[in-house]
Amino acid sequence: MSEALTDVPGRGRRPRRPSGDDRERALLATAEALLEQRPLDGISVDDLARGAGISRSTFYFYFASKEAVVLALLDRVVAEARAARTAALAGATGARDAWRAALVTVRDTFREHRALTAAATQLLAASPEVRSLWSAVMEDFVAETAAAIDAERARGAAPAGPPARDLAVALNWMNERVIQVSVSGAGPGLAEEDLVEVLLAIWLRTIYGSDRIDR
Amino acid sequence: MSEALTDVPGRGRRPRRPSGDDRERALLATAEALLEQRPLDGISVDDLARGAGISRSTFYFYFASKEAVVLALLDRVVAEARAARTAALAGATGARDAWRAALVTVRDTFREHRALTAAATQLLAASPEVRSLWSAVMEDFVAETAAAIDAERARGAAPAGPPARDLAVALNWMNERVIQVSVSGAGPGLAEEDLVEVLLAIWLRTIYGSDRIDR
DNA sequence: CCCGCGGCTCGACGCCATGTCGAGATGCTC
DNA sequence: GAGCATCTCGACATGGCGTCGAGCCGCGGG
Repeated sequence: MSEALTDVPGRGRRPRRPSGDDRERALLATAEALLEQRPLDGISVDDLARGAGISRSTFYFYFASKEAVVLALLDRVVAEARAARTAALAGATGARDAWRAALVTVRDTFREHRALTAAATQLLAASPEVRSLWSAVMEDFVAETAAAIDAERARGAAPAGPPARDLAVALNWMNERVIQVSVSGAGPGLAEEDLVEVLLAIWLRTIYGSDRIDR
Repeated sequence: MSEALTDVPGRGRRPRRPSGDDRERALLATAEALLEQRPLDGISVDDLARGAGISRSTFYFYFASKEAVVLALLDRVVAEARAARTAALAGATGARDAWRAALVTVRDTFREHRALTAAATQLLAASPEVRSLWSAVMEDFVAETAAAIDAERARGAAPAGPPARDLAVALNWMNERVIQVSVSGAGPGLAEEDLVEVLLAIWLRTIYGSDRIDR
């Protein structure tokens, strides 16, 4: 772990100076690795620079701040997540399948990047850029969910109830929070293997059930 | 707003030196006021000290750090919230009433202290103390909710389903997150006046409904 | 070949925030 | 009015951040 994650082969000859892209990648990798160990405030620009084998001031040639590094990382993960979701939804047959598939991809994203998503959650309050990126993703999920609920209602599979968008907002934030907490252990959570079942049950009951309490 | 929130009457005579308790209160008040304007990282110990009319070093006589101030604030709010919840639940007649009452008190707490709760959310990742306080509260709510669900199931009012505790975990985190986001505007949220209705609908459907999709 | 230029690197500097220390002031109690 | 606990402050040490200007490296053109 110590000799800086850079070291380009250089085909035979002595080590060449790594390219700018290599450096950038090394910084991103270092950041994600360090985030596994401590929260962002515990990581200095110097830590990142050293991890990538460059000096602190050189760091600023690549990124404006450590928050910017996290944002870049987040961009990547968001792109991945969108792609995975689209693929999963395309592969699903029927509504019920689709709900579960979406849930699984969200869980997997948070699981594979727990450190990063935790950092993002923390930066939500402090960084406008992170906030707007996160909001955009959330907005997409919400809109998509709301449309799906409306479709189910239109074809008579789901009963009427609160505005579909309102349900979608609540359900999607629930996913985000519950999964985040559960994979990071920052409070009472669910076992990772139960996440999908439990959340799915809530989604289905919310979407396909009505609030009558009889009996 | 400028002349430091301290100024004890001193009964006629010239201003006496404010007591330690006054100072502490002034610091807490200053902190909550400043948090309305910017996140915690944007507030320096000096800001807090000046707001309370003392020097920066004197601040450290009262608190070990600005995080400690937030923690103290949080302690107060948590105590209030617990009390309000207990009172509300005592006043509720019947289960349905109780669910709504609990929801209302949570919403009100977040609404009256949006700045503070936002700061707490951010510190969740960074401060073990905040994390453990928050977890403790959450754990209480979850345990209480789970017990109530089990009671409803026992008396035949609610059908079987996923473990009550799992549902309780998810529902309570949903509340926290959705309310937080909605009152702070940090992403797609619900209108404040719809919060209770929408969340309640989800709770009721989750607790009293089953996941069968027929029709 | 070597020259120049754009991409890259660094050390040094100034700034700001944090937290600590020791030297006092203040006011209550006996 | 002496003594003590409470409280206050300025000075200092430390450490992170972001900037700047002086250069180094390697490639492509003359």
